[in-house]
Amino acid sequence: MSDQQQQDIYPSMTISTDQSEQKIAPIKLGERLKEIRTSLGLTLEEASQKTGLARSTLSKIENEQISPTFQAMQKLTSGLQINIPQLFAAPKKVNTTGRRDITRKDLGKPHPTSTYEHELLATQLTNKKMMPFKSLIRARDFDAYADWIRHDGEEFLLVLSGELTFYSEYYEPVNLSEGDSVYYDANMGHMLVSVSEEDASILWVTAS
Amino acid sequence: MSDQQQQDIYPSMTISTDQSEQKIAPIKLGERLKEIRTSLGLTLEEASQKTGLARSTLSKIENEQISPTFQAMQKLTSGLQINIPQLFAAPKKVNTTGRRDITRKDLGKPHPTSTYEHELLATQLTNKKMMPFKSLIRARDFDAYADWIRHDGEEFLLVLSGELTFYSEYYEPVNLSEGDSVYYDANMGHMLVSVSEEDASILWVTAS
DNA sequence: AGCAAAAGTTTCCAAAAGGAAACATTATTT
DNA sequence: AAATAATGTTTCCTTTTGGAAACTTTTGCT
Repeated sequence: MSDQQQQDIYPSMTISTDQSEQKIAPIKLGERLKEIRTSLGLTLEEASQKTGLARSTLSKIENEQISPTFQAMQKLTSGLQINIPQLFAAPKKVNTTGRRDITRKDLGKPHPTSTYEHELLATQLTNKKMMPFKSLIRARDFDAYADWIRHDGEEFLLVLSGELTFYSEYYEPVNLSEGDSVYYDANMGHMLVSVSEEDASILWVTAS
Repeated sequence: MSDQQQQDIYPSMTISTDQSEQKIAPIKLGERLKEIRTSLGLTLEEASQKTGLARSTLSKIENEQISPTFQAMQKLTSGLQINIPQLFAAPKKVNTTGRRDITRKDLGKPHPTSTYEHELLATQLTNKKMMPFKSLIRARDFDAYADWIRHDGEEFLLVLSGELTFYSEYYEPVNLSEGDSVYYDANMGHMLVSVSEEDASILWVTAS
């Protein structure tokens, strides 16, 4: 079924072999590095000591005579306290039956009364590795302060809308806005509070 | 030589600076790369063609036998449409009780020209059960995924914006709008195409 | 200006990366 | 189950990187 149907369904698709030949946007790493070093007021010798790379090597990198290895770049970024954005601003197959579960937006009605409203997604499948939820967190409801939430596994969450504060056991609270995400061990105490005037909406996925 | 060498590629090292001693957490670049490649449904051969790096080289990088040069990494990131900051972001905590990783919206600038832009989320943690990505799929671009993507594990995806068609091996194509989500076995052939005038944005999480 | 010290570049060589092809392993087909 | 295809790894060899030291240029001082 699959092969023939595939042809029928997508007759217009073609493989673009040309894509692999596309030009790489050249990052002038050396130039950038030199700017950073000099603006930090460092000489090559000083930079050498901080990074553990030889003076000569640094010189060659800055003058684009060599392309540093990943190892070298790690020494560079950690030694000079550069964060990467600053520097670059500019298993196989088991053929069983396939499973698929689509959840339409707002298809399942959440409970109306609680602080949290959890909508379990992908309800038709069982024995999944992950459990996806979409939740609504009511604005300024501080009942959530009650106690840490703690359970097995790991959790990923992304803020779909609103403004939240994410509290966790071993860290300072952080504010999360739309588009921000967190990944954490769920056996670390954690808690979410909406801090803005509006309710917040999040997507979260657990795996254990 | 080889066995010992493999151990020594990314040593945990200590560098003395003026202020204090600083511990560098080694990045499992190879592991991360392999996850990305397989998540994209690519073989080494395909990745080789997209990046211009030899199959053997890719294998060695993935198995941490070599430390790629910056040049090689540029080929990697541009060929696979990964953005560099995500790839370089160093894990800060290794093997502690509670782990947490926050990714701010649009932290790293993606490549501007490509059909797909894959932003790896939660880059600071290693050994995660899940791999979260945020991706942009350009409108009406039918070239890139011309064949089924198939890899181990399960996948959950949610449409953040735009209008997509989700093709999968044993089912009829379905249209997905903002807020819709799918959960599926990733070893079932699957493919995403943006069908509206605007680019689409999705969040997806894999687990194996 | 002339000298000395510091900063930066180049040379040479050992060590490591990158590629082609042989080899090994894993999937798929007959 | 054997044969074939594909995917992934290892070997061997060439090219390139990284470091020590020699060399050149710049800076600071008298």
